[in-house]
Amino acid sequence: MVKPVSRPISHHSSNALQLLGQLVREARINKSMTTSDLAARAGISRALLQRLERGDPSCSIGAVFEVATICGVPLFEQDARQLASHLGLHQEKMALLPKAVRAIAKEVKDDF
Amino acid sequence: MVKPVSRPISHHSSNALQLLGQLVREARINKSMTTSDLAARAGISRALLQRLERGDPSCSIGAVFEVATICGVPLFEQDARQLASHLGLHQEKMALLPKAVRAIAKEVKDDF
DNA sequence: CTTTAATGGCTCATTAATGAGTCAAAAATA
DNA sequence: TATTTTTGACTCATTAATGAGCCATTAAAG
Repeated sequence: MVKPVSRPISHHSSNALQLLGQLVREARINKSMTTSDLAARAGISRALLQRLERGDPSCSIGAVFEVATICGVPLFEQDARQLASHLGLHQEKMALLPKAVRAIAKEVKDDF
Repeated sequence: MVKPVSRPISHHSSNALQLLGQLVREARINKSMTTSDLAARAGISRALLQRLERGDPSCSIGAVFEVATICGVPLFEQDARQLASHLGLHQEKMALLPKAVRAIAKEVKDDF
């Protein structure tokens, strides 16, 4: 009967989550879709859609992004073409980055 | 022994997921953080961080957003103040919207 | 080149998310 | 107002995500 402790989350992340949920809700209402409609179209339950609109951090990001896509909330770019292009450019950029990172010495010698 | 069928996801959502994962990866490398470092700071396992950077749709959005926040990938707004402000404005906006939707649910294009 | 650390990719047990269902309250429309 | 529909908020069984651990590979640095 112990309520599990939810994962700690920063205020900033929480705000972003809530905003995204609200953008979805706004878009849904503007399109005159019921929660059942949108949930069905996204292939998820109505319960999950409601948690998602509330900004619940435990929702899968796939579900959230899919719903956002369906009701037209922009993800990075307004349209699919731009996003795909952006992704492609980034992949090239990533290829130039180091593949592994050496940990930085945490302890700084300050005994002198 | 049956591999569960993953939730269907649109190409657009998938691209957004991958891009977000790559932005995280790029930021992590630019900050010289190892996967273990970042995972520990975000309070998640290294395995989850790796799936997250790969753009796995099944990751919790809370984990993804928290990691993004920690390594400085902007979520809607660059900084926390702007985001909080944005959220506040939206809440006022939402208050003006209808609370429920009467669905005449016509056919909506969902091919993207 | 050698050494050492980081990464990727698995398995599996545990934990948490999800779906289905119900119900009361709220809101839209006649 | 009365009626009908949507919404929000639960419970609980099932399913999937997560963490821990391990090992081979790769990459960085001596």
